[in-house]
Amino acid sequence: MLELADLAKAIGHPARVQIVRLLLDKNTCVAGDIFLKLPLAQSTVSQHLKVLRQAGFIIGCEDGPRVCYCVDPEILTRFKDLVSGF
Amino acid sequence: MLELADLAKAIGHPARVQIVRLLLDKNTCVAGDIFLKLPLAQSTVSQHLKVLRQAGFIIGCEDGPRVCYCVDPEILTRFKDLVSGF
DNA sequence: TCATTATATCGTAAAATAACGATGAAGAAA
DNA sequence: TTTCTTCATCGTTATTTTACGATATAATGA
Repeated sequence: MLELADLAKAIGHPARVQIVRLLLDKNTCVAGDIFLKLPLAQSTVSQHLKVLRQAGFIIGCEDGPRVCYCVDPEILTRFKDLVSGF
Repeated sequence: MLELADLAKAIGHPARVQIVRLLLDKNTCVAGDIFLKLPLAQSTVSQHLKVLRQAGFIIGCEDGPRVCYCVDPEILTRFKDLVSGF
């Protein structure tokens, strides 16, 4: 299925795996904390967040000047289902 | 984990998803049959096979002038485990 | 209001990926 | 031996990805 390829592609980078793990561990996370955890420039991490957002894996909620990210459980489940049925 | 990113990346292309599906359906498949099934040039498909081989997803056994491909069940299981524990 | 903070986006450069046709290598068949 | 088949690899081009610093935007705080 085409959807599986898209989701897998979004996860197919170490930085993005790390971001999703971080969000799953902490349940939710302000973007700034993600920037601090990764050994990459802020703009680069922001770009990775965009990829994950566009794939639907994560959702960003504005919280004043900050952005709170969390994993979308539906998409994650969808991804798991697609892979387990692979 | 880095391993998850690598495996997901290998799966992260529609042609490669299609190849693995084909191999899982037919259990095993001569490269020529894969070439016929995909709407891509032979060299392009061969390239995708290489990506899947290098990631460990598929194994190619020489059978005279032909190459028989099949999915490596261990790697597939590993991938599924990594994703389900994600 | 003005400065600060937090994040996204822009512009850019380097590297990787995807696609193709052409060529090469190795076995099978004539 | 010569030719044919099968597949991989090469060389190339176009596109995408990754990474960075710089800049823009928007909300907060002084």
